[in-house]
Parts: sequence; structure tokens; C-alpha cells
Amino acid sequence: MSRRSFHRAPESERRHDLIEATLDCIAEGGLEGATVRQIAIKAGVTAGLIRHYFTSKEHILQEAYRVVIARLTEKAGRVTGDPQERLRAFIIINLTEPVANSRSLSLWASFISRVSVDAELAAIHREGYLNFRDALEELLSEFLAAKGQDASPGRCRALAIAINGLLDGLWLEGCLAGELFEESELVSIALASIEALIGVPIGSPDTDQ
Amino acid sequence: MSRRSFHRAPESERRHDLIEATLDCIAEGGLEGATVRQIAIKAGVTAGLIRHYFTSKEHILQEAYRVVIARLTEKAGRVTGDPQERLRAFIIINLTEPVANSRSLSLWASFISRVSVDAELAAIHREGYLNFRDALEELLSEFLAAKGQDASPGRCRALAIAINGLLDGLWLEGCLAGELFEESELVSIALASIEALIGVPIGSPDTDQ
DNA sequence: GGCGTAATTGTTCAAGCGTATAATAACCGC
DNA sequence: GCGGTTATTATACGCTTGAACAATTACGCC
Repeated sequence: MSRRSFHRAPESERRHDLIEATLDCIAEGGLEGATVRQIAIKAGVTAGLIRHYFTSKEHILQEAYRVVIARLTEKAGRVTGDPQERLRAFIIINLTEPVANSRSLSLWASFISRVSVDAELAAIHREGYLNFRDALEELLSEFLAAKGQDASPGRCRALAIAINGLLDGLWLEGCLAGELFEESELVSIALASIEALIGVPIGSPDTDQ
Repeated sequence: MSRRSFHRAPESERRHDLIEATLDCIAEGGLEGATVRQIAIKAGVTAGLIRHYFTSKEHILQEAYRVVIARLTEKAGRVTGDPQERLRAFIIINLTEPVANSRSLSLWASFISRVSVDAELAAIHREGYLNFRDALEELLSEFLAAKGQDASPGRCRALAIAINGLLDGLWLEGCLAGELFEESELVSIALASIEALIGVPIGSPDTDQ
């Protein structure tokens, strides 16, 4: 009786694969679907290996959550151009693939439901949330200043909270029931709504009537 | 060796208690914390009784989700007064206790993460979501008509999607990190934002400056 | 090209899971 | 009060879980 042959992978690659497998399991079956054995099967290894890289199941879940948050926020943090282009890109990125899809929501909701239980997850969550809102607040501040508008901290804060809420809510609606909306309907509604909130057009020059 | 003495409860009361115990378990420990044994302990009965009232664990979870959705939407469905008062009350109700608190979010997120897995939960979810958005759309339609504004179906739909998103998003922010906001700050932001979206004041007469 | 290291496997363990079922105690009609 | 009905308890079963650990294999190094 011989053993399976196997491949000895570099640590970073193996850790990445295991986290990826974890996310696949969660997306398909929720946190309950992410058992150590199922993750191992998905990654094409045996269950014992997971404990070689992660001290516990909680640990791998925390690392996986870090990846989820990074994916939800990294693209929006790398927008370029003038303030108007950056704000516009920020809005669009958060309401289109790959940020907005049912898999993202499934992963996000699975972890959110554990944030109130696991203190370490709560810390990871808080950091990601504040980063996101701060990024939006700064975008707004620069945009308002560029347009010669009131860019006082109080107004930026209130606008950031409102727009952040709007984006979160539309993201949620789109992820939960994308088929209820026309192609890019949510993006149009978001752009029009945010224009109304700020009181300044943000449409790109050529599509702005 | 004698048995525990027990109380024979009416069916509706017992079912209610078991569902309530289920929600407590989920709020405290997520779906994973809601085991048949844990629910029984919380309800002060033994595990076997749960199977006497519910055909399976899936079944009691579905019934529990119905209760969660009902609580999130029932109050907003019973607003009274003229269109402006109703719209205003609708907004406030959805952003204050008992709709907006961390327990509500914890329950909501736990179930949302299973909506994509369990078809029955998905049906329950969809019904609740559409009811909510339709109620908002009708409120808007009546409000706009009363104000002599454009109340065309297209505009009402777009406004309902935007405002629904905004309310969802602010609800989420408030539930997730209520301590980051001043007292009633979210309600103020919501009212001001929705006024900007609609283009008509909705503040109550005495607080409307 | 043989050796040492450690990544990976395979197996085992106790605990907890959802479910099934027989025994029992509470309540209702008479 | 008594007997029948059934809500409720108590126990058991088979399975899966996270974890632990010894055996084994792949690979870097000299």
C-alpha cells in the first residue's frame, strides 16, 4: 500500500492556495461548508496540511477575511486621474464586477455574521471599514476643493457617510438581486444620486449631457 | 431516578419560544451557534422537543428567518398620516431601534449568507425584499403626487432604488459601528440626503428650518 | 548521489452534530 | 378521580467535526 505522490510547494503559494480554497468553500456552502476536510479536498491536499500552515481553523478564517476585505477595497484605493475622474471611478468600481457579484456578497455576509463573535475578525473588519470611508472622504474633499465648493470637514464627513451608505446599499442590492436591474442601471442611479447629494455634476465630459 | 417535571405549553406559544431561542442562539454565536441542543437549552426544554414541532433543523431556521424579516419590515409597513409624515416615519423607523441594532444585523447577515445555499430561504428573502421596495415606491409616489412633483413610474422606480440603497447602507453602517456616529446623526443625514435626492423638503413642519 | 530536513500524508481520537425512538408525565374529557 | 392522548423527556445511534501525531515522501544541499 503506497501513499499518494505529492508536490512540495513554496510556503507563500501553498498558503495562498489554501486560503483560496477556503473562500471557494465559504462561497459555495457558507461558513458551515468550510470544514477543514472540505477545504483540503478543494485545495487537493489532505486535512492535516492545513494545520501545518495555520494554527487553527479560526486562524485560516481570519486570514481569509483579510483577503476578502482587501479585494473589496484595493481597487478603489488605486484610482488615478483628476479628482472628478477618481471619484467617478471609485463609484463605478464599487458597483461593477468583480467587487459587485453574488460571490462577494456571500463571502462578505458569512464573515460579517461572525464579526460580533470573533474579536480578531472584528478588528480586521473595523480597519477595512475605516480605510474605505477615509479614502472616500479624502476623494470628496479633493473633488469639492477642485470644484470651488464648500469642503469643510463637517460637510465632507456627512457626505462621506451618506455616499458610503448609498454605495454599500446599492452594492448590496446589486449583489443580492442583480437580475432585477437593467445593465449598469445601478451605476447610473448612483452617479445621478451622488450628483444630487453633492450638487455638482460628476459625469465624464463626453457622457455628461 | 425520576424525570424532570415539565410544563405542557400550547402549540403556538411553544413554537414561538423555540423560534425565539433559535434567534438568541444565532445572535450570540452565528448559525454555527444554533445547534439543536443549544436551542433546546436556551428554550429550557430538551432537544427532542424541537423535532416534535419542526420536521428538521432547516425547517426551524426557515421559520426563524420569516420572523426576522417580519420584524425588519412590519413597523415600516404600518406608518400613518399624510404622505410626508409617512415617508418621514418610514425613514426614521428603519434607522432607529429596534430595527437598527447589532442584533438585527447579526441575525440578518447570518441568514443572508445562507440565502444563496438554501432555495427556501431565498424565496423568503425575495418576498421580503420586494415587499419592502414596493412599499417605499408607493410611499414615494404618493408623496411626489401630493407635492405636485413628477411621479412617473420611471422616476419613482429610480428614486425607490436609490433611497432603498441609502437606507440599507446607513442601516448597515449604524448596526456595524453605531458608536462611530453621534446620536441620531444617521437619521439627520438620511433625511437631508433624501431631500436632496427628491428635491423637496420632508422635514416635519416644526423642525424644518 | 546520498543525506537531512520538513512538507505532506494517513490514521486516530474525543466531542458534538442531527436524528430516531421508547418511556414517561401532564393535561383534557368524562 | 380516572383513562386516554400526546407533549415532553431521556437515551441511543451513526456520522462529521477540529485536532493530534507518527509515518513517509520530496526536495535542497554539499
